[in-house]
Amino acid sequence: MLNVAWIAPELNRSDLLSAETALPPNDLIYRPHCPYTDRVSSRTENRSSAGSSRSDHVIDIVKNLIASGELRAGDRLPVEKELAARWGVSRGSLREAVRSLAALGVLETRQGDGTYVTQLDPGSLLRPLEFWADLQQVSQSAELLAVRRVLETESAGLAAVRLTEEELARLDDVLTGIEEGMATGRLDPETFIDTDAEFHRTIAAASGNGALAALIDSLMTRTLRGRLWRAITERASVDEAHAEHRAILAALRTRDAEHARVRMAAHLLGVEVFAAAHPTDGLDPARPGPGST
Amino acid sequence: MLNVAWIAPELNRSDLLSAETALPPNDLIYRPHCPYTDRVSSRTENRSSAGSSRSDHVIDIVKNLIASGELRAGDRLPVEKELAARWGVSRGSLREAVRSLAALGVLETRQGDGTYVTQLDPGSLLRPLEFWADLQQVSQSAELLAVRRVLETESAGLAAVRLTEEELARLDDVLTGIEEGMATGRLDPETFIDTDAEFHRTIAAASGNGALAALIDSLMTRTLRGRLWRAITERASVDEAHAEHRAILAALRTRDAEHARVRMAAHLLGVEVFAAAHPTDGLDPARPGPGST
DNA sequence: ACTTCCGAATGATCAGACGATTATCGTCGC
DNA sequence: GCGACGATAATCGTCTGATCATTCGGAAGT
Repeated sequence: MLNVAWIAPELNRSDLLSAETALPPNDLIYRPHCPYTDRVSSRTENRSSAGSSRSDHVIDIVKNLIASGELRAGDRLPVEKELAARWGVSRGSLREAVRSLAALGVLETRQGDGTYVTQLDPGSLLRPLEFWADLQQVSQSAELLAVRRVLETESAGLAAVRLTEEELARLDDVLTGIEEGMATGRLDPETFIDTDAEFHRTIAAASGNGALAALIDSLMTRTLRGRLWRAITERASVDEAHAEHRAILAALRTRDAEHARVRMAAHLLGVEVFAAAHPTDGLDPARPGPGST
Repeated sequence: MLNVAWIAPELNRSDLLSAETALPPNDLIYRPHCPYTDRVSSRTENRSSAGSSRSDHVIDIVKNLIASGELRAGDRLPVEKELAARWGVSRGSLREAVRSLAALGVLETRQGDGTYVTQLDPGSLLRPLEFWADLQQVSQSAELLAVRRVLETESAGLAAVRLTEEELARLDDVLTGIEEGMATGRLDPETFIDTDAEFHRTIAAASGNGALAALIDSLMTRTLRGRLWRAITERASVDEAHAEHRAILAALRTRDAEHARVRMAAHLLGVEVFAAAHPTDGLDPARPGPGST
């Protein structure tokens, strides 16, 4: 058979995924009837897993496997049927757990191929944060913007002393692209939003702090940026926002961290103040922005 | 039948959960065979839902229902069978979607009762962030600490001018409790960690920015704090950390925002520098801290 | 009026089957 | 020899039906 044959060629790390992590003994997982009550006791005494459901249990198992290093980024998991039998749950319950972990950015399933652990980088694991940001009501937009301002101010200060010439040139290209769009008269709002995001994202990435950059990225989703479009246009004008961008870039070029911080803070504070002053203004959740999702 | 009877008594908001959100027409959901291909086209043209799977589709539906206000915090969803039929998916696929949304802190299921929308507050929706923070490897602890420092510095500044007398008294009580523990000679590490968290949490909550406070809270999980214990003790001493706490409180008392910011930043920078200098030091993931989870 | 108990409602889990997609590998032609 | 092509197996995705476990509310009893 092939019940254990896969371990060696795939993970070659002994039987790490077997029953070593607070799991029911192997002699339980083959019981055909009434496999419930036995597990309850072990669950109750295990304080680490708050979930009483089988799926939550599996989630805890996988989480612990990753935390303990037995499952590493990019690893491939055994097939669902195997895992279900190994952990004493049905394939349906296992799939619910895998689905949840996929939603959390921990696992990734590929039909016809297998289930893999993601790279576990901030970009993957912070996807749920984008979900949160998108669901934020208008009343909390100002709060979110304040957080963004704090984080991006820091990223600008860090980037000022770390940006390479290539990155500086890239930032210049981005802004030049906007200027060309404005010059032709017809600047697509969506294009501006995307370009604006690219500008901020590049600076954040240059901060050298991956967690900081990922957080900033997550707090700047398309939905959120779409909502801000009106704030930008109504507050003053696209030109003013663009001028602030230019000021930020100029500060970055001089490697003056404090200068860059002030410019970035002022830039984001403008939108923030507007959002705070117009909490119930034209931010129709059903149509968050110009054509964006 | 009871296919639509439930709507009025439960949500009394017309047929909000029916087929209005880019869903297949009702005449499709009753097709017994081959219900696949028809949906693919509508999915392909719908750019908002990137997920090609049925579960991802359901997740998008629920997300849109919440974003559009048709589903509000605390609302009860129809029974699984009803929703599955309404949205043209099997109960299994629906459950996988519900599970994922539960993992994201959006939905909450109660066996024997029903499925409900959570309060959608930052505390609920940022639970996945704690998951992320816990999984962070040691090498990224310094980055996480830097983010914490930035956020908490801001929260300290905001709290300085907003803290009530009661909250100031509470902070004092917290620190006094630590002093008593130190005086008796035996200060439980776990107690110190919890008390330290309480101190920072109280300040964050007093910032007036719920999103900021929730983020700070999420970045300060028990696992993470456990890992920091050694950094705190080895860097200097618990007494030094406590003295810094006292300095922060003193600054808050004077309502001097800048003073408070500096004190808070210095406090967190100490731990941060230590973590950065000792990236592979004694942070056994299998035993993250002194008895903590 | 209060408590107790039972049944309906609902989510949780299991089992088996089949469809859809991808990777793999052998074969064929050049 | 080597690359393109097609068959095959492996794997995830989905559906169906059933049973178990839990909760809630009303009926019955006191």
